[in-house]
Amino acid sequence: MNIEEQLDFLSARAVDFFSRDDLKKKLEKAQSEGRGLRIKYGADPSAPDIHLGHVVGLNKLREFQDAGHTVVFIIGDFTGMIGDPSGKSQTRKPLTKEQVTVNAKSYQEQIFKILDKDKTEIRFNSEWCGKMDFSDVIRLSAHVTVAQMLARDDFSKRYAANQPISMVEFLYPLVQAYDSVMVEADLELGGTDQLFNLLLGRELQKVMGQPPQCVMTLPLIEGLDGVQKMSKSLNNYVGIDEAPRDMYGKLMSVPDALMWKYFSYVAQVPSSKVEEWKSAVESGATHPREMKDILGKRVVARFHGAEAAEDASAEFIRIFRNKDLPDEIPEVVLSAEETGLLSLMVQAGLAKSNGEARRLIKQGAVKINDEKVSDDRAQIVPEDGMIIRSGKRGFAKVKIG
RNA sequence: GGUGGGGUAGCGAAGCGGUCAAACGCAGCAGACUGUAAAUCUGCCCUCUUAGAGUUCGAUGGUUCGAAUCCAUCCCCCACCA
Repeated sequence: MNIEEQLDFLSARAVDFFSRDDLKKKLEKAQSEGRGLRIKYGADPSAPDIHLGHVVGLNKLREFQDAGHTVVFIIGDFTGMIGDPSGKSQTRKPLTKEQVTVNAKSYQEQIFKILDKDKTEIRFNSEWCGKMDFSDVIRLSAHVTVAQMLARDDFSKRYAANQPISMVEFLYPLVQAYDSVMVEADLELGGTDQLFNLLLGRELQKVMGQPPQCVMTLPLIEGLDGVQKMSKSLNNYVGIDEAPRDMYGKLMSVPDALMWKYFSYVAQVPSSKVEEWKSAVESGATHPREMKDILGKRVVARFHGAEAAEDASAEFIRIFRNKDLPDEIPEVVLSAEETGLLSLMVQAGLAKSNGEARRLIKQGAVKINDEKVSDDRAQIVPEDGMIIRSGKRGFAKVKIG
């Protein structure tokens, strides 16, 4: 690839990109020196389950690697151990050193499903942050004004609405910006919500005598609900470690309108192809379900292989279209004594409480051996091989033991 | 330091002495409809094997036949003015 081609390739799908000229100069310089650029990406150590939302960024990082550059993957362990003391954010509980170590390890295992290990440098920001004393921090903070901070969209909105903003929240972007200085980043990649922080890194590098990093953002993709961004705490995510069938099933429940985004950002289908498929669906030539099946299979195949993908698709049809039983049903070991149906369901893990079990029964969601049960006071004698079904997704097979 | 406003079920938010297990919205779950969904409609949504009962409304005491609602003390949160 020549430099122009590389620029096109690297900036594909980006939302913000500052700037093409800057990056071009950096690429030219690096090329003449026979080295790659340093691409920074910061990760929060509190969420070790990598999901498709992260994949959007990881895909782009991989593209940089394929073009010969180095990814500097920073795990924000220093800030992670402090957390967000305001307690506003559930995802920012302070972590212990042990937790951070465990999370970091699982992070590495997962990201290398996408990234090239040989072109990745993993760094922990405690490496430099841990050495700073308070005077260093004060000096650092002197580089940024309150007005600059208030330029960040969510800060200005909250300030205007008389919502609290803690000092910690002011300090964290600064820490992130300082990370850029310490690793001498040439470009930092992040979600669109990171734009301010990424730009701050640029400012700080300038102030501290470094060539400022380029900045690139990618969209935050909405999760399964189709509205909120994918995150573990909202439970609308698809984890890359999930079993093939779960992964496929979740992808099938993505709202139709959203699947194009997934094709583009998760499955890395070229935009011309996505447009083509999209118009085929809009004209009625292709059924949306078919497209979503392709999406599901592609994503599953990437993490689990083609065979698992076909299997997941077939299983899905069996359960939801044909309403058959899945070919593997979780077993519950019970004694053969007569028991109330309610507690039976709780024991089988099909309901969290008797109340919930009762509700399910009253609503006609419960079947035993394919026969609907409507009496919540039913007494059941468990038998080997008995199938208890609750709603569309709940299955249990009784095993006497 | 001062002033004002708050803490109610997973979240948001009503309630301000009995009719409160607590309106309403969101989320969640189930049924119908589908393409699996979305949208829509219906039902459920603290716990307890039904009618019924038992624990809830920041905490602890108190006043009352009766408290989420009144009083006292305490804890926590927020904004504003300094």
